[in-house]
Amino acid sequence: MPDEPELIAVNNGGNVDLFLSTFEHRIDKKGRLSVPAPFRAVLERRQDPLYLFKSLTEPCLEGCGPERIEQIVDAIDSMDSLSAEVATLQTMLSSAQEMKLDAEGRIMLNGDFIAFAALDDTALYAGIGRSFQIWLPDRYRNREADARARAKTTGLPSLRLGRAPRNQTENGDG
Amino acid sequence: MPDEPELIAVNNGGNVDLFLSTFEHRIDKKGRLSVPAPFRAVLERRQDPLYLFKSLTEPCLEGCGPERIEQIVDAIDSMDSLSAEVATLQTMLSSAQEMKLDAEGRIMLNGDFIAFAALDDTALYAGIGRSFQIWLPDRYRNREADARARAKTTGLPSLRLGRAPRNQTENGDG
DNA sequence: TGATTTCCCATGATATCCCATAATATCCCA
DNA sequence: TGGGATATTATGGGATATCATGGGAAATCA
Repeated sequence: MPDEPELIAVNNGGNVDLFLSTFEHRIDKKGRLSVPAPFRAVLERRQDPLYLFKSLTEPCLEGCGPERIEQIVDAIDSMDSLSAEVATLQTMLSSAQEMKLDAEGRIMLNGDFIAFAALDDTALYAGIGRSFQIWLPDRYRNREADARARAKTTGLPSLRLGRAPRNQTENGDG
Repeated sequence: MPDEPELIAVNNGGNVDLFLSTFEHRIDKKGRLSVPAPFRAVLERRQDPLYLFKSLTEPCLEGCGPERIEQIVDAIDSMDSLSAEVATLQTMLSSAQEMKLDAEGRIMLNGDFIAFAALDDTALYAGIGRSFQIWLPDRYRNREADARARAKTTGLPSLRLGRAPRNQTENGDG
């Protein structure tokens, strides 16, 4: 009833900007690919550049901001430099690349990236929280179908839903 | 009788924040769908944005606030990234989407959401506590009839009502 | 210099904003 | 306790802004 003059501050209090949802975009004949507007918004809001690298475990590209990259670097620093894990992490870094966006919000995929993810003229973005993936659409959909079938039979992963990370109020104590 | 009309909200000591009851609303030809006013009130009171994602186990959409999304993100970070469970959780996230409400309290359902829940021109909201679902009305009513029939034959699930320790999965289902 | 890449502009599709309205719920006051 | 006045809600439509996408021109590179 009041014209609430002070909605301002709270808006995104501790709220996360996450990469969510999926988007299918065309790769034009110049190799350009639009980054989904919601993903761009996350990056711009944090003034973060975008990094892409080849997934270690799947035939797709991974996208993230700098903090993810720094995590990997820190992890390497803290590990035995002769271990196999370090070599693995270094492989991730050596495929990573900072992507520049053009004025329309597009990136240019080099041939290596395109070949690795087996992309042709369409790419599917899949937001998975703090990062996202870029897939050949059909391949992604197969994987999704598998996951859903598995969830129906095997059941859902146990989310430790107790002790939620940031629930103030809630739970009338007691 | 306080003459302060805006203190009222606070008095619910933290437990009326649930999504309850069912509502049927039209999906207009632009794909817009009103969120039931009581559900909006819950979200507004907590200043939470609304997230929708495709259920993992049923042909419906699931609506929730950010805390559930954050739980999934955090769970992924703490798990073995090669596990099948992580893939399942990522599937949830990559179907999740923060819904912006227009000035009239409507969301826009994209084609993927509409197809997944097989919606046509009417959607049924079913509040189930901390989250709600969106169903094709007929399909929901069939399921409800099934559930009631099952309750008669099989008996009720054990409810254990004495102040549960809120650790259980509480229908983590997506 | 030839081949890319980057910049700039155009365009159709579609989401978003803004306003209107009918139906219902809520308030108010006699 | 009614019953009229007022607010809220769900719904629709037109206008406007945003987005994805494409192509030409300028800049860069090898």
